[in-house]
Amino acid sequence: MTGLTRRQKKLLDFISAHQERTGMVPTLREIAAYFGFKSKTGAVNHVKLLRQKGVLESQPRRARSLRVVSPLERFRKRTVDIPLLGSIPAGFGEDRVQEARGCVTIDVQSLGIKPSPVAFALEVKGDSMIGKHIAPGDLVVIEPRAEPKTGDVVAALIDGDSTLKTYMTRNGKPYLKAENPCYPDLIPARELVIQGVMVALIRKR
Amino acid sequence: MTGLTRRQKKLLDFISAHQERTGMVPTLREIAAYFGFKSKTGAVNHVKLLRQKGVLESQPRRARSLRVVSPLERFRKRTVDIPLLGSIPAGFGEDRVQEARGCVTIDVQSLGIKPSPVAFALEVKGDSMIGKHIAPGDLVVIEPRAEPKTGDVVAALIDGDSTLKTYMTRNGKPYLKAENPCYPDLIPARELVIQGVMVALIRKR
DNA sequence: GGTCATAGTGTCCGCATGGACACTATACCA
DNA sequence: TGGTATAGTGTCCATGCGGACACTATGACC
Repeated sequence: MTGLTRRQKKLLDFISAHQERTGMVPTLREIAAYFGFKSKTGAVNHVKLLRQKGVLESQPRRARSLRVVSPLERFRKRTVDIPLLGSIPAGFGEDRVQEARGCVTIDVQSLGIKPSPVAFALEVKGDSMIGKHIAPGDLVVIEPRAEPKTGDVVAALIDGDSTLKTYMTRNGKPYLKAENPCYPDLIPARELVIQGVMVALIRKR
Repeated sequence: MTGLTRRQKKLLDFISAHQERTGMVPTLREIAAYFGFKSKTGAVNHVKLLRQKGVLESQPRRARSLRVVSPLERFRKRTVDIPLLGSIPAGFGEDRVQEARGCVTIDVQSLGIKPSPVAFALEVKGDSMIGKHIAPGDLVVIEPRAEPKTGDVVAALIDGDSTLKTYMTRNGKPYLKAENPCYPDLIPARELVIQGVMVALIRKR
């Protein structure tokens, strides 16, 4: 990986950056133009070398077929975009994406599951789930299309607000409970709307 | 978003899938070939419609310039690939990527920072940091190029193994401590190698 | 001084690719 | 019954694009 000259590294960086920015890999001419080459062949030679060194791949005679090969390549999984919602309105429309406040992009491997298109993320407020080590400020990913099982953490609509609770059954009846001794109440689950099951959590810092 | 016919949705899915798989968007002819169209124009028309409906974008006369526009588009940030290491060897080489066990892909927004190229992820073992709500099985992202500050969680090499501790100072001297009453020891920080500062945490399920 | 790898210029070719146009078929809807 | 939107075939064109070839220049190494 360190067998690259400075120039070659610049080229690789440009290709990556261009892909991030525009969603497509640059053509040889675009590369040449960026570096001020008066001839395309400069770029061609660089790409040839980078391909020999194994950090680039391409398919012959196909437009924009370059691919940056990273050592992590073989581990990479599909990524998904999950809307980060500020709050969940009572209505259960499909199109809550409109009200997104942000977007969480993560690979399905780290997420643990492939979420359905209606999955969403929430920021945790309050410490009612601290007993399950879910802290204020954490992002939780909620999957509505999952049947809650005993012990699962679920998001429920309580007093018009989304709240996290643990799902459990007692005497065959479902209840929700907070994971904090300060809130010992058990809430009968059928009195409210369960919005989904927590499938993952992301905490920064 | 629901103004799409089944056929159009299939097309959009194929474009996304092709991009995921090969890293590049399909050409019009590749689309036509996939769906068994005998003429390219079928694909052309579909793409035209999808563009009118705002779910596709493209630049005129440029190869493979299609882009799937999602409602989350405006929120999407750059993503980074972070190697998931099984264990961290004592040696502090730059090239630990080789020993990666997996790869965590996540957007920098959710991660909180843009990690340096030497950042890595670890799976938490044991409950020594449970007081900070870091549980066994969690993935933590470690940034070596960050100066630990008081209260930060750091990864330190203790007895040849990577362990999470809280960084703190007492009488001007740095110490590490576990966040679990069962492990009350304070360890003088200068006796060991601090591998980096925890910047994020990911928990599945 | 000779050899080799990197780094470029300039030019040509062939095909892959996007795009337009004319025409057909099948629904659905008022 | 006719109009409109979707879905598709067949053909032609201009050009974007990858690739090869010949040639030059500049270092580093021995």
